[in-house]
Amino acid sequence: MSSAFDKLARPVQKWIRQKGWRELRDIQARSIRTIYETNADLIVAASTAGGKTEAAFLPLISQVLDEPSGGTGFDLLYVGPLKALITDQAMRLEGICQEAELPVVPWHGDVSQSIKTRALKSPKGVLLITPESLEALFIRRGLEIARLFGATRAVVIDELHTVLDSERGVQLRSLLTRLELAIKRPIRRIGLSATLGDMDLAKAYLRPDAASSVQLIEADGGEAELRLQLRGYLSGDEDENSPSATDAIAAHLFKHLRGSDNLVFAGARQRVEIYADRLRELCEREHLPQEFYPHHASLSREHRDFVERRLKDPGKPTTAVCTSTLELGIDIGDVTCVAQIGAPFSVAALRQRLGRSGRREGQAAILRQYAVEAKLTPESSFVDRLRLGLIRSIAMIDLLLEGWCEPPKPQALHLSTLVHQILSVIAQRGGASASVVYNVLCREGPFRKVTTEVFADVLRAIGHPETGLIEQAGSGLLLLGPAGEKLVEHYSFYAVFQTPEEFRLVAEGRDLGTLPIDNVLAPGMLLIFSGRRWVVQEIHDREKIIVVKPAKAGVPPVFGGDAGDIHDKVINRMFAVLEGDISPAYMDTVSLMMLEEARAHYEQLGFRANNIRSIGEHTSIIATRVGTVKTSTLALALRSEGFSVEQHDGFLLVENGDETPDLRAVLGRISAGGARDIFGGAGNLVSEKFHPYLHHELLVLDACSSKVDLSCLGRLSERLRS
DNA sequence: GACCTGCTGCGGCGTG
Repeated sequence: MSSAFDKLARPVQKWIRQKGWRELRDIQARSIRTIYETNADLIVAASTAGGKTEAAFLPLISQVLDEPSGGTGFDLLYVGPLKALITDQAMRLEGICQEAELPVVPWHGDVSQSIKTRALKSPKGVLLITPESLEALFIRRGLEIARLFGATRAVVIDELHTVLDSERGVQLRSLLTRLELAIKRPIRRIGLSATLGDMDLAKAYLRPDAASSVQLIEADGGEAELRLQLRGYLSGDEDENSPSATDAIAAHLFKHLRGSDNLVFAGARQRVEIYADRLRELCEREHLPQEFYPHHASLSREHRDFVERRLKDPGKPTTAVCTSTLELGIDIGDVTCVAQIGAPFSVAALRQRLGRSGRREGQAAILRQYAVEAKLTPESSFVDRLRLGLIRSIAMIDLLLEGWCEPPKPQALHLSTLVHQILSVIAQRGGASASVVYNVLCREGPFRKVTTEVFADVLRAIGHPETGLIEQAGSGLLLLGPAGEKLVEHYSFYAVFQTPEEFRLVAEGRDLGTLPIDNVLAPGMLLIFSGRRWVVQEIHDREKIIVVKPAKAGVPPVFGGDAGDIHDKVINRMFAVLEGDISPAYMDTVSLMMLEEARAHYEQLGFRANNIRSIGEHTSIIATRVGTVKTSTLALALRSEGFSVEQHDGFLLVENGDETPDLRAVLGRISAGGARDIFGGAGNLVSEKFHPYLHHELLVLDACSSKVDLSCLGRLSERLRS
């Protein structure tokens, strides 16, 4: 064994020998040296099952044993985004910690009260917790934070990429800052991740004040060989002799995936249900045992656990047809192939999904991409003619092969999460002055883009008597108002993200899962759910329960959803594909034919020379050549001028009424800085959990920092009209 | 034009 091994504490060495490891992995040896030789923060980047957890914990636990800190509280803190991940990781650490005689404390909503009570009484060892449960500790035990974490040497943040600039990520970074302030010293931060688009930004997220001193330990090369196929399917030309695109894809999946473990990412829960239903039927028709199962967040925990266990079981070939539920690091073992039906929304997600396949030595990762495009008729829209779904799939595969993926967006204000954290700081301290709250959250914490003016404006909004979240005591101290007390008291406060209300689906006394409330259902209606067919029997509005029983036929339910967000670079690459002449070797004859059609229509529409094409007296297409944020900013501006606008990848379909002025003239006015108030009219700016407490101007400010880019409007309009 | 994630304290009851 190496010199790194020699540094470890005896019990840890003993555990490694017991495991029968012949040597430490490279990232583990490097991480051990870095943790022993420096006090630096650290990012460990390696694929799933690359030994990241041990890379962090072998040296950390060794240090706890060899150099007792003397303080009180948990020695090490681990924060993970999923309860299932915490349970997995707690079991992994149990072995090492048993040898080291350190307690391992998993802590999330499903962990029993007795374990928590015991840990609070004598906090030590490794605490594994979700951001929400950590939040709850700050609110319920605000004054005990220093006692609970006084001895903490390091915090390990798992799946770092999932918390980079999400609402939850901002919340977590705020809590970590508040933790350091409570114990009056920094705690070493260690991020674990597989997919990071931009390491410098990731470092800045991990430690904003000292990004350059964050050490990076990346698993070198060793990426599995990638086998890739993109198949095209035409929908809308089915007759008695040819199957629908859905049936053809299901048949292809059935033929190639049966007999091994696979993941099929279908993109939407409704499509998951459709494909799982077709594949189940194929198994039944051939009298073969069932091995295709649906997996998405609306399905019951029981069913999801069953599918996950089957995937792990080497004796039972299993294919899960799923949404992004099976994207994160919960342990389901290695899969043979990853299939993607329809274009994904980000290269990062595609990469993360592909990371599930080809993990065993000498085995290639396999990606099967299915593109479904409409059969063209004389009435077909330009979206179908340009085959935008297929083109996006090609662009994303292209960028994946180059190793690129979307970086986080560091400029967002996150005002909804700021409201949450203001309430949390006040609750933790039982009251705080405005300047203390500002220092904690905006100077030390993650809300650095928030100026004192905006902060004061937020305080005024949530302190307004009609809102009543906070109020000011005579001493100037900020306290929770009546509405604030009520909000913070309820357990639903801890999560910073919004979730819709849902109905529970029950069959024969068993929970099948949930359906969003906007589904219109009535007794007698047929339903496909959880991979089977049902008929609705009763609907209980007050209890939010739908009772169903098995049926012979069914229709997939609608689940709702929101708009996607495609990066500039992806759109840019899509135009390069349309304007290029390369025929990638991984494409089949149908998809290549579609690509040729798309290119021919692109030439015909003349976008190579012109960005605006008139296709009728009242209708034009604009090729914006930029991503969702900039394209939707232009869409908002044009709508405020009276145009009706439809948005697609890098394109706008613009229609004007009789009264509307000339499109080019309007673009000219916008480029000269003459845009109207683009938020004046319609458009719902309330999209996050605490947005309802803010007023219009603050909501506009928040939107402009993340969803809309006003600064691009001038140049974009100028480029488009010339 | 989509997906995912999370949750405390306490009263009441049964059991050893």
